[in-house]
Parts: sequence; structure tokens; C-alpha cells
Amino acid sequence: MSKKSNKIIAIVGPTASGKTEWAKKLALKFNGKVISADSRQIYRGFDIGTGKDKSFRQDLIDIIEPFEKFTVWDYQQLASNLVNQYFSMKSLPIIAGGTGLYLYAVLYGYILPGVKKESDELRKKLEKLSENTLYEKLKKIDLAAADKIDPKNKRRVIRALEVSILSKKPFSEFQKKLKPKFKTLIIGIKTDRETIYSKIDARVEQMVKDGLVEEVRGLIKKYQSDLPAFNTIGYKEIIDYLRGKTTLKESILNIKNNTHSYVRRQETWFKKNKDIKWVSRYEDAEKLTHKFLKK
RNA sequence: GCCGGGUUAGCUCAUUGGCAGAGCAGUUGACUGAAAAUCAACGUGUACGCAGUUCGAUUCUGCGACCCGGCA
Repeated sequence: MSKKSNKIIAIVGPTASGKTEWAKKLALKFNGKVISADSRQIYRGFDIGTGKDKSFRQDLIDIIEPFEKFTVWDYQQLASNLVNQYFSMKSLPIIAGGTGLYLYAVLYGYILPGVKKESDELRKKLEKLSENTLYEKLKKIDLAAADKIDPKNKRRVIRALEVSILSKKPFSEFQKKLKPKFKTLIIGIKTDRETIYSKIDARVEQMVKDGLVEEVRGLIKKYQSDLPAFNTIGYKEIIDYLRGKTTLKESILNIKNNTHSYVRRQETWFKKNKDIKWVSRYEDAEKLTHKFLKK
């Protein structure tokens, strides 16, 4: 068992590809512990719409209230701690989820700029400026970052500016990695578009039958609906319906379509990564794990 | 059967007497503290068919087909 003590498995793939299921089975088979890497399942009460699986023990699910702030940084801390804890317990950490940024922050040891997002005053000032002004500002301070970020992507331009201004160091100089002290096997679940799309569509219908509308109604009654947590596929569309902006039918269609394009974004994120071993059958994942643990 | 309205991109629909364009869908890409977020790129299709008017018709006229209303 000691062989496992610095090894970690990651399972990636688009939403509805079965990551959680695979992780669950691998955990059973190899004495593993599943750590979720999902930026939405962290919220308590967001159950049906995020497709939470509560049938087994999984870390980093239901860890905060919808009004609490949570970022990659928090995720990185929590997940890394768990990984180390499992190493010392001689169990195998299995990280599974669809949030690429979260996964990579842990797996590749991203060094996140030590500047908190909620530097409210500066942020409020920046948010009032136009895209153009912001971008010109960034060009002056950090040309390398400006080159990489689209001028119209206000969110990312602001963050780059914020980090550069508050740390007095260009944002682009932070973009470093600290090679983690563990060996990783990243398993990617291979799927084809058509299959995953129809799986998603069926799942959305099921979510509605399971009471998604009621879940959202309850949540917006309890919390302010402009929280970042509600900017989630499956929730924002139902909110539109509850406010009369769309019919339920339209809202369901929107959930399906938005999930489809989410799948595309996820695939773009993982596609170019040469470390990922893509397989389409669970048995192959098991074989890969076997080999990996023997090494 | 009669009277209207319609037939244009996978879908919903614009538009124009000089060989057509939006939204959605779809596809591609970026991504280091909101990431299920945020942002960028990609539009040739027999303009229902046939005939006529015209230098030129998808646009006007006629006939036909199909669809949707209303009246019988």
C-alpha cells in the first residue's frame, strides 16, 4: 500500500460523461477517496440542477452556503490539504470533476497571485470604466497580459489590472506553476457529441421531473438571486421562467442548449492536454489505474 | 369550395427589381482568485415549382403545389 502514498488519480471529461460514477467505482476497488472538482456542487441546496450524487462519500461537495464567496484559491487550499491527508492515510486520492481550472490548480500547482478578488474599492472603480479605457490601462502596465486577454473580456482585464496595481507587479509575471510532489494519472472519459447531447437532454427532463423548479423557487426565496451561485446552468434559466421572461418549455430548451455549449468549452479546455489518457470504457480506466499504481 | 395570409440557412423570421441577413442551433478557440463564469471567431442557401414582364426577379404578374387561419 505504501506505493500509493504519492500518487493521485484524476478523472476528467464533459458533464454527464459519468466521471463521478467512475470515481466511485475506482475508489471502491483501489481504496480511494473521491474529491470533487466541481465549482457548483460546492453549494448546499444546489442539488438537482448540479446533478449531485449523494449516494457515497465525496469531498468538497456541500461545503458552503450559496451566499459565501468561493474561488479557485479556496478550492486549491482545501483540495491540496485533503490530498496530503490521504497520502498520510495511505489512501488514493481520486479527483473527479468538470471544472478544469480547479483541477489544474491542484494537479499542476498553479501559483495564484496573492491578491484577493474582493479588493472592493479598486474593483468598483475599475468596473465603472469602459472596456476600452480598461484595456488601454492594462496595455500600459502589462503588455504581455494585454496581449493574451481579449479587450472585450472585461472580467479578465479587470482582474489583471487589479493584480498588477495592488501587487505592483505585472499580472503576467504571476502565471507560474509549482510542480506538485505527486505522480498523477489523468483519465479522460471519451464521448461523442451526439451521445452526450442526448444524454444531457434526457437528464434535464429528469431534473425537471425531480423538482428542479421547486428547488430554484426555494433557493431564490431564501437568497438574493443575483449571487454568483445563481449564475449557473439549470438555475439561471429557471429563474427566467419564474420571473415570466420565458415559458417553462423555453427555459428547459435553454438549459439543454447551454449545457451543450458548456460541454464544448470543457472539451476545448482538456483537448490539448497531452497528459490525459482518453478511454471510453470503465474497464480501461481500471486497467490504467492498475498499471499506474504498480509502477 | 370560397376569402385572406404564408412558403427565404437545421429552426424562428428579416430584407431587396441588381445573384440575401439576424437571432437561436451547430462548430472552433482563449482561459492562473466569479470558471456550469467570462470572452472571441465561423453564415452559399435550388429564396416551393413553372411560365411571363424586365437589360436583370428571390423581390412584380399569372398558373400550379403545399401549409396556416376565417367563412361555408
